[in-house]
Amino acid sequence: MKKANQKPTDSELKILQILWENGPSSVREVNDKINISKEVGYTTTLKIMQIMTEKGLVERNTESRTHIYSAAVEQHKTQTKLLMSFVESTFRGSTSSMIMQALGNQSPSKEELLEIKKLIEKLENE
Amino acid sequence: MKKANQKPTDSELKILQILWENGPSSVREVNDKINISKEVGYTTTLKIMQIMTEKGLVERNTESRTHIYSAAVEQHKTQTKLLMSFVESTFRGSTSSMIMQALGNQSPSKEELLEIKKLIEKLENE
DNA sequence: AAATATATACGAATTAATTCGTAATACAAA
DNA sequence: TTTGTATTACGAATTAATTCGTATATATTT
Repeated sequence: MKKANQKPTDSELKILQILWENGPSSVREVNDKINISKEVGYTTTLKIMQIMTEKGLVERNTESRTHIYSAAVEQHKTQTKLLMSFVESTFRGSTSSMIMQALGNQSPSKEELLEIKKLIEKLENE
Repeated sequence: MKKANQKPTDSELKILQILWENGPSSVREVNDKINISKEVGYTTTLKIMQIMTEKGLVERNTESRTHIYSAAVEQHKTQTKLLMSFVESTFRGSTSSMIMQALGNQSPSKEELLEIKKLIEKLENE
């Protein structure tokens, strides 16, 4: 299998999210989920998933007529890669100013804040 | 002036960063800064900045022959907009899991952690 | 078996962003 | 003034992503 080093595009990311959440799925299933929020033709989704297969972003089982696709890249790793590139381009590499701004805007719930604080304290003791 | 509601593209963002950092600049100055990290032709940069003018992302003073461009969108607002859309697409809208992951990966310095913790405590008391 | 429905493959049109060549113009230097 | 240099304007080529139409194959229904 080819190694998927490239960043997924927006459409590709949307498909990956669906596969991460729902596990191995057919094109039809993926397309139905996409169409909840945005109207996209079936063959459009098919085409993108075929391209993703070539890129190594997904894998497919072609044993039955309906091919079953699954994510071939890890969710966490992919998010990290995207996050780093985002912080680089939008916050000139400053993770902390990105976090400050994220907290400032739409701040998480009390429980989530507590969890983040715990993590920070753990990091401080390292 | 036209209102810039659209998200800037990657190249546009790079130019905005330069204008935010250095203040009003000529195309030559911007292109020189871009070329430190990536070779791009002068007319390429010019073209993009002209498009940005149409979109309302920058403004230009055309009094002298060398036009002087300045950012027409606020840095903080633009970052916020990009951040929200990024969290939406990459972390399914969960700011807190994005923050957790950002901290986990390349965590900020002790001072920065302290600052973030302070902000969290302030938010908790609201 | 015939008709209908569903799936994949593939090529091509469309759209958006990037890139640059070339021409026209203004300025500067010789 | 003439020559050379820097700048803008503009159109077009290139590249990448998205979108979909159509052909073909496979399965399902009548």
